[in-house]
Amino acid sequence: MKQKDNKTEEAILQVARKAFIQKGLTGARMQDIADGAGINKALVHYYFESKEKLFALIFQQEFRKFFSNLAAVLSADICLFDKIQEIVALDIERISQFPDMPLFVLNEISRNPTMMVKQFKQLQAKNVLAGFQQQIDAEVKKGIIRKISAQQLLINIQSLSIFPFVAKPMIRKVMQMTEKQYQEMIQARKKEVAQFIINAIKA
Amino acid sequence: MKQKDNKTEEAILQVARKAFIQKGLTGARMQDIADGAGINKALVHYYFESKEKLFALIFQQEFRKFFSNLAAVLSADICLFDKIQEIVALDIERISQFPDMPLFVLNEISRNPTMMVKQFKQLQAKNVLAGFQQQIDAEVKKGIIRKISAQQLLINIQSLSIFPFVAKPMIRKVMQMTEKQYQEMIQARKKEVAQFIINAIKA
DNA sequence: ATCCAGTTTAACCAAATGGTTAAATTCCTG
DNA sequence: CAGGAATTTAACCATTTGGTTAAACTGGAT
Repeated sequence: MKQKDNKTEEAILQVARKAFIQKGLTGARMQDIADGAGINKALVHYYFESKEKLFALIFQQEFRKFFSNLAAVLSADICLFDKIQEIVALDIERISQFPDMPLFVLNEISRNPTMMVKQFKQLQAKNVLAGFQQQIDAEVKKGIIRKISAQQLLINIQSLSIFPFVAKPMIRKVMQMTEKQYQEMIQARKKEVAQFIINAIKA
Repeated sequence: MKQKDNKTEEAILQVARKAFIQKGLTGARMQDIADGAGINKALVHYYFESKEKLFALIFQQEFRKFFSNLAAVLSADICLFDKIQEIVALDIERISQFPDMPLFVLNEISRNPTMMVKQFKQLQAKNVLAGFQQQIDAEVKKGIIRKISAQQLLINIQSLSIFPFVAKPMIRKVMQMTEKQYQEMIQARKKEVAQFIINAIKA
């Protein structure tokens, strides 16, 4: 048989990813994806059956990026302040590589919350969160930090890390930033955000 | 002539708002909007010409909510800590009334950044930001707060206020929250977020 | 009652869209 | 080289979609 070169399949995925992220499920066009990949539209269906299937695949991939390594760091056996620094650095660096991923994922989850269900079974977030809360409580007891719930702290960390990417066009316009200035602002956050959070909770 | 009752026009706007916010420009269907408003599809065009015009109108309305009163508070003659508390309270309360607005606005701006340009001419954000920076610098000089740029502080405030709404379905799933628990979490943030920020910058 | 502008509808339409089919091409295997 | 499975294409198809048109309706003013 003919060698199954992933080249075509890979090209489709690459173009489709860009299309779906930029225009959403309904906005993206199968014809454009085919054209972008330099192939026939029927070939897209040959490889991925339907628009929904192709979309689901890409969503799955992006979704995994969203949580990659987060659980590991949260469960790591390091002190709270280091943990915060780790999470922030991980988040910002990861998202810097896929700047459009968060808005895409959040948007599609909001449109269709059930899509997430399958992806999420393995993540058993409940234990991770409970462990994180334990660590926080211990630090509170030692008088090192103020009282705070693991939920709120985690939301704060993720908000400060992720939101600047989600709101990039808004921020650039409101603050009249060039692309370069925006990138510098993000770089600065890599250092500042963790310290901001630590200051906020330090007793 | 027949009395021009805004009833029909208003009904269309209401249904269209929900449709566009939920499904986006390409996902929403004119037929569904007409059906939802209990009228003929041609009547939607009679009142609003085209899908794009109708969408632009709704985007405009939502966009204004996004920034309502923010500039006023930022320019107000009150101390920095009070200002932070004001902004957070204003943000969270306003968005609580329109929980889907931020994701919608951010999403559509990301898809089509130019749409924002017209809306934004009047906002002259540059002056407001400069004034805010002055106030910060003054407080830094007095040794009350740590050094921070107005940009970063403002982004932090908005991140902590807005992101929990943008990520609502994600948060609810990851943290296994009921709707009620989510609402309680948001209520708690009304009080906690401002204090979190103030702690973070206090010298 | 008539007129008439504003309102509403049913019936259409052209274009776009996701998807299908059957034939052609490619290239490995025997 | 012949056979055949995997790959690729051009031509179609049914449906959906945004939009249009011409006719009908409504209700106040003359």
